[in-house]
Amino acid sequence: MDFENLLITDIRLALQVLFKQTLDYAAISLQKTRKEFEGDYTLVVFPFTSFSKMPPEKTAELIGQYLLANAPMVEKFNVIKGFLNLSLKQHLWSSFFKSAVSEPGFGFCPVDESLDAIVLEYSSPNTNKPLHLGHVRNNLLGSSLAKILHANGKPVVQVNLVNDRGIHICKSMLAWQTWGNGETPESAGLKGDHLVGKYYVLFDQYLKAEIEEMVAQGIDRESATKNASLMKKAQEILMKWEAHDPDTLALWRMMNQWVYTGFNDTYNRMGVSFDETFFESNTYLLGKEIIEEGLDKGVFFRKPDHSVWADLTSDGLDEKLLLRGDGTSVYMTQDLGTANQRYEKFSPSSMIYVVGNEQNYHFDVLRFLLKKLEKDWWEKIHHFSYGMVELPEGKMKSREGTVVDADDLLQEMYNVAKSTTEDLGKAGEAQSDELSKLYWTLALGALKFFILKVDPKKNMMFNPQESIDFNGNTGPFIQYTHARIKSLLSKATERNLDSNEELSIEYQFHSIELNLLRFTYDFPNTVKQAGNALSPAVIANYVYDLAKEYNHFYQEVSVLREEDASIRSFRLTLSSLVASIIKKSMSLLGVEVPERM
RNA sequence: GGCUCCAUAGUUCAAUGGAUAGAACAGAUGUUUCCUAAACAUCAAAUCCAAGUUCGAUUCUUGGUGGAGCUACCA
Repeated sequence: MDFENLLITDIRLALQVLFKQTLDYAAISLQKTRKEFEGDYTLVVFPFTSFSKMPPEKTAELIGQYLLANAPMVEKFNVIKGFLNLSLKQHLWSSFFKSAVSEPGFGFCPVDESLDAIVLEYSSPNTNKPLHLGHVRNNLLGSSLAKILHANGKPVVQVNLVNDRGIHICKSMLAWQTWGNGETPESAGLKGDHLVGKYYVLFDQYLKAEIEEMVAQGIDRESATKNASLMKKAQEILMKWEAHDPDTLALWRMMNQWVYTGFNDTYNRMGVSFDETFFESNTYLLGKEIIEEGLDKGVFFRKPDHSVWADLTSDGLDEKLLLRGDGTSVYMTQDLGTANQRYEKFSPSSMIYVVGNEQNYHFDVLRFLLKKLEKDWWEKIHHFSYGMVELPEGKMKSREGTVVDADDLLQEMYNVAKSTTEDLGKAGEAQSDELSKLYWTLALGALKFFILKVDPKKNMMFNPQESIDFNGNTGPFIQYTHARIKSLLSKATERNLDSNEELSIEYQFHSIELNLLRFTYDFPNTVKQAGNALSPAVIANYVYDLAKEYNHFYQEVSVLREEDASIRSFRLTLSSLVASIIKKSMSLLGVEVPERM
């Protein structure tokens, strides 16, 4: 049931008859009527005055008259300046309502497994420190995108590429060897990722101290950084690792295992999961063959020191290193390799990388390189570039301890959920495990909604004070609305107020009911729009507006106290539809909604 | 220096080129013998500057100003 398209068809006909003009669908600007005016849809007639040769009001009036006489959907119209406001016949809304209520999958498309999958990479953490707020945005965006794409009928493979090797990990290993005294997560009572992160920070502190000492002795800072003994030792470990030294590998495996256990806790708590996990230790050698291929094709070139480069200056970019003089690969080499591997393994319809906007340049280069190599699938690569998370104090820097740790943040949100609930006296007599589940639901709802409601492309400010707010434009506000509706529905059942009779909607809708109905009508389109724009924020803004409109309705009209059984039944069913849309929308954001709170 | 992105109430966020620029928080005020007041209602408050395109610009173009990111033989 697509009111807009049907209306546009009628409008095109009207323009043909009245003005002998045939316009494209896209040339007709039909929008939802703003709240303060009467009507369902508004036609902007300014563009038509060029051929109507009449003032906008007159043009709108003529079209309105024509539609009233010839378009069966149109009940009435009014004209304000160049805006033609059209009201639909109420039976259209009634029949939409009935079909929406009877369709459990309303708004969602079933996944079409015959389509090629979309490979969605996100999270992709380093294993030298715990997850922080930046990862949280990444993880939440990634898992929400997967759900939104699913709801649009697209098969998705969620992929995590864990960066489990490299100099940064060797730093943690060295520090643990040197100062750890055999400490383990169990003995320290720390999550594994936090323990490893602790040694990473420790390394940095000792390194800084060493460098300062060298500088004090008159060595310049640059060579001090390069020649510091700690740095050298870390590099030695990296070389041993690459030479498959058994002791080094054993240490590496043990510490990485600690980290994975810690990450899994955090992922589970956040409700994030993957279909496939790849490790860079298995993929970091990929890509060298592609470089050879590029050399053969003459699109890359070798410098006298044997390093391999691509010249992208004609594309407005720089020269880019692809292989070092000693033949070892760099980040880009690996990424070419993993992209190729991924393409061959999944033959995907597209490959989406959820990676921060600080890497825009990197992905531009990646696409250009693949294009130059005549890999015709370069166009399938999409960098989902999201903005950075800023704190009131400025940028987060893990080494300077100005990060917001993901686990700490979740715990903090939990504590706020608990104390707020207790302050409001709503804890009641529920079991403690039930309450604990509720607090997690609220804590995660608040955090996820706070982060996902912002346009992903934009940098966002994370103010801890505001993120724990449970009033206004927040997750708990929407969760509360859902709980309220559920309570209403169960009371109706208790008091035998819900009727099993077929819905009959013959009375004139209250304007608030009609507004609410219009919101529910928008749900399927909102899901599509969010899928096309790859934007959870579209869903978040929609569901907030819906919840707000429902609360308005709840305040203004009575449901259970309504005496007319058919009106009461309509309002209950409408409430139930709103609850199910809230639940579905929030599920796209990875947020659960409680039955009571 | 070069390239890219951003700029909207005090603050954090909205607005396919369309009507009087929406919300929330913070501020002021009001609503519970009545379906959950984690709610609702009222008031006050904003498009960085200057040109241009257009019937119409927060939105598009150009130039300023201010902020962020990138510009590694790190990953």
